[in-house]
Amino acid sequence: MAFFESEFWHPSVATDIVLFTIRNKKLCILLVKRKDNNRWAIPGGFLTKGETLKECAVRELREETGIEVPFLRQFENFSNPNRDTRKHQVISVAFIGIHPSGKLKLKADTDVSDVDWFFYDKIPELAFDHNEICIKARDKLNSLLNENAELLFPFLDKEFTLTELQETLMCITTQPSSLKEKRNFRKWVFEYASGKGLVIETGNIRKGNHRPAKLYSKNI
Amino acid sequence: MAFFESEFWHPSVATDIVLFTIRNKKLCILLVKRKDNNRWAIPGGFLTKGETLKECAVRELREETGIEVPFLRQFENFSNPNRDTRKHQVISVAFIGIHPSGKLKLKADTDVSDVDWFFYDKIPELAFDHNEICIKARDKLNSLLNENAELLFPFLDKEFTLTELQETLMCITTQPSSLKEKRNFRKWVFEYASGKGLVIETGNIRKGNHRPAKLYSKNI
DNA sequence: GCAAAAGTGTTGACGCTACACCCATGG
DNA sequence: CCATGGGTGTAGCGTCAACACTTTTGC
Repeated sequence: MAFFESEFWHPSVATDIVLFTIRNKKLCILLVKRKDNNRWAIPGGFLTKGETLKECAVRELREETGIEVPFLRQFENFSNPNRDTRKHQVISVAFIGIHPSGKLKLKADTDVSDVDWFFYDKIPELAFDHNEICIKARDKLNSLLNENAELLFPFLDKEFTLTELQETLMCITTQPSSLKEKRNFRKWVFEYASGKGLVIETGNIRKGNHRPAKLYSKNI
Repeated sequence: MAFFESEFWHPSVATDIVLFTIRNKKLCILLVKRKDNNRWAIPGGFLTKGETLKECAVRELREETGIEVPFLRQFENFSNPNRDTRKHQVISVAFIGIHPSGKLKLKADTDVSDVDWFFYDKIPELAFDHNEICIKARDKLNSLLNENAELLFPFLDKEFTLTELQETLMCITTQPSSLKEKRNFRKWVFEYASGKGLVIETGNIRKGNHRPAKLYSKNI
């Protein structure tokens, strides 16, 4: 094994990803069970030579969970010198990820023994400062959605009804908003999202026990 | 000199600070002239053992420029493997800083030969990817201000008139806004900022060539 | 008295909230 | 034919952008 040496001290740099989805109309996040300390944690790992932080996050997600994710964005750095209980100081670059629905085969790998979705309000005690990271990520998700409702779309599958789109919003947002009202929500979709070309009618319909609903898709 | 060695490769981690102020009613940023490559750059430097990223930024600003800054916030990481032309990969954590007015004694130190304020629209070609960092910081400053106008206050001295407060806003914001109108701006101050207790009348006045203006201060 | 900056009152247009209402389907 | 979820029309209220206006000072 090669050893790296340097005239200067360097911290370690890791990415950690808080990956959100909606299951059973509730907000969920993805956790992995680490083999090194046998605790649940958010997926992530160390930066390797020559990659960007985002590439690192994408790679770690794929390795640890087998997931390709349509939305991934840095939101905060965690640099408290005592945040990692192991010897070396670790700077963690935290990402928010969004995945459409929980239907996917989760595969554990060499570093993790288990992978699963957890309801956000049933998160167990996690390794390191990962509980804090989750709380900050959830706050950030809420405020991002408030600034820009386009963030809804990564949560959704290819085709969806307007009711599903609205239910997704209501799972995530915590503030009161007139968009929680059906009429206003639909006006918003047509004036704002459709006007910007974000959502288009596919022509298909979803049949249920009652009047069928038109299906829409995010445009590209 | 001690050498550090590790089983794993580590990147270097640095903080870089885009420090804004207003001079002559124009937005300015602080630049330092680096001794190592004789080029202008934004202040910053490497993380040292046991400090947080913010502590690092505060320390670097003090060392390179002698400035204590009332507002300092991380806004983005720059991790392109080729961003630093020197051999080692450097992750840069970029900060936005805000300083009230440009009146301060700037002192150069061992790493930098010169320090000065530059009008934002007269920034020269900078070292590394620092021009890109400045552009991103300026965008971010604008959007932060749009979300939360409290960001105006770090630009101001202890006492200021409402006209000065408004001029500061107009130096920074690029979008059209009804707050550019005097009447609406003052309503905003009294209903929003004063209601939140952010700004209070000091009782003092500033004399000029015309009707004197009441002075206000940010509340703590 | 006049120029210039400080500071105030008010209205009309617009957007959004809230509510009531029709429509299509399965059982 | 009725229960249920899909889908639409619109009144009225509140907000605020925009403009006109008064006040206070120096010269």
